[in-house]
Amino acid sequence: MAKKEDQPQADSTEQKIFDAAHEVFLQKGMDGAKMQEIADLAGINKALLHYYYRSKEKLYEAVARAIIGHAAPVISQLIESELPLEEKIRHFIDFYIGVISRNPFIPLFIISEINKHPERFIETILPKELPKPQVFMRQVEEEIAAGRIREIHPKHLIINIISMCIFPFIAKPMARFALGLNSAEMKLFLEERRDQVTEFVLAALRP
Amino acid sequence: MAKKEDQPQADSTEQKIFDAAHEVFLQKGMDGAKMQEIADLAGINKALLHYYYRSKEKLYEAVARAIIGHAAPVISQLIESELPLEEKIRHFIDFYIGVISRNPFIPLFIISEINKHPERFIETILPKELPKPQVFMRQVEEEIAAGRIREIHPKHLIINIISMCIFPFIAKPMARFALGLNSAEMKLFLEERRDQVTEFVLAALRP
DNA sequence: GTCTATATTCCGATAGAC
DNA sequence: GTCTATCGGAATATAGAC
Repeated sequence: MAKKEDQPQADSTEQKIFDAAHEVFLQKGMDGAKMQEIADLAGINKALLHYYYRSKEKLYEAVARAIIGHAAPVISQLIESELPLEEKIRHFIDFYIGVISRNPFIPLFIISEINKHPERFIETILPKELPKPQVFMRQVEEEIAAGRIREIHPKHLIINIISMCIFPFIAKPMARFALGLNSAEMKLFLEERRDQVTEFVLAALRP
Repeated sequence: MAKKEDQPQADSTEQKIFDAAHEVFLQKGMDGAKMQEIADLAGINKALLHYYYRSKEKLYEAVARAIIGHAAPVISQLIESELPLEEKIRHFIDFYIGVISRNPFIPLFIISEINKHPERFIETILPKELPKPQVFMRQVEEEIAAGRIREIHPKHLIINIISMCIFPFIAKPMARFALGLNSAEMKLFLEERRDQVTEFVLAALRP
């Protein structure tokens, strides 16, 4: 912890800029974000953005790195923790849906920005450390061998869980269309997801 | 079928423009797409874009309407057809994953463009016709009553299926990160999805 | 460090010749 | 219908005063 994670001093101008940029980039992406809007939101002048961060590109990189750096451990958690399998799954779904319903823009930002600028992400933003799926793999195989769960490929199980947790939140308008729900009904529907996904996954795992 | 769906004559200049715009908008979205790039891809001059479609906005609307108009029936299909439930689910997953693996950009385009410009979509692009989930709802309830499947909310079932079909394809880089796969391994993984999702859903429905 | 003013680049759109 | 040339505005970036 020698360095403070690239993150500037609290309440400083640099911090205000960073926070404003975070909000704007998160919702509009690199192409949709405008330096003027970031400056306005930060309550400072456009020129100051360039004083602290040399260019839009650099500012974007700082924000994107922070967003990814914050999200990556959340994914690794499912895969690396040492809890018993069922407990791990219950805990993960609960925690994960909580995080996403509070920060619905983050997964969509990551997905669509990587798609639009793959080079940038691969070269400068993505973390070099990958999660280590070995623990989870072994756990699933043990449970299968013991006859406590149905046979299943662990990797598909991981992706199934993550899909059902994230997708409805990022595709809210699409889901509303598919289900014919109004705004209030959709809100309710999303609140039911914790229990429904947990039930669904555990049911699919029964031997 | 009085009108030809707004679609111009095959091989005409207008068609070449439309196709090029389709490709560029699909991958880069409204903000990321540039008229110059579309013109280059179509092999014509920038001015011609404005001759046929008065503005970038209008060109975008034509493309977005076509993309959505093509996608909406695909979703409705799961919900409205009259096949027996299990067969319907098997068929849908198979068909749906096929469509998405051939057109991986479409769901992401729809999701992220709606998020960035909700007004535009709600007012001018989204179809007024919603799918009618009644058939599917009744079917699920009948199967539950007959004891042939476990109790489940039909709406969550629909969304679970759609989530597991779409998400891995649009979040490919994220999934690669989570699973620690290289490009070839990821390709293989996605090919396994058809069977894996079908198995998973049917397992979750066992009484 | 912060501001105003200005330079520079890019991009959507139009004018006008052919 | 198609092109070249150009306009006009917007957005990023810099210069320079305070």
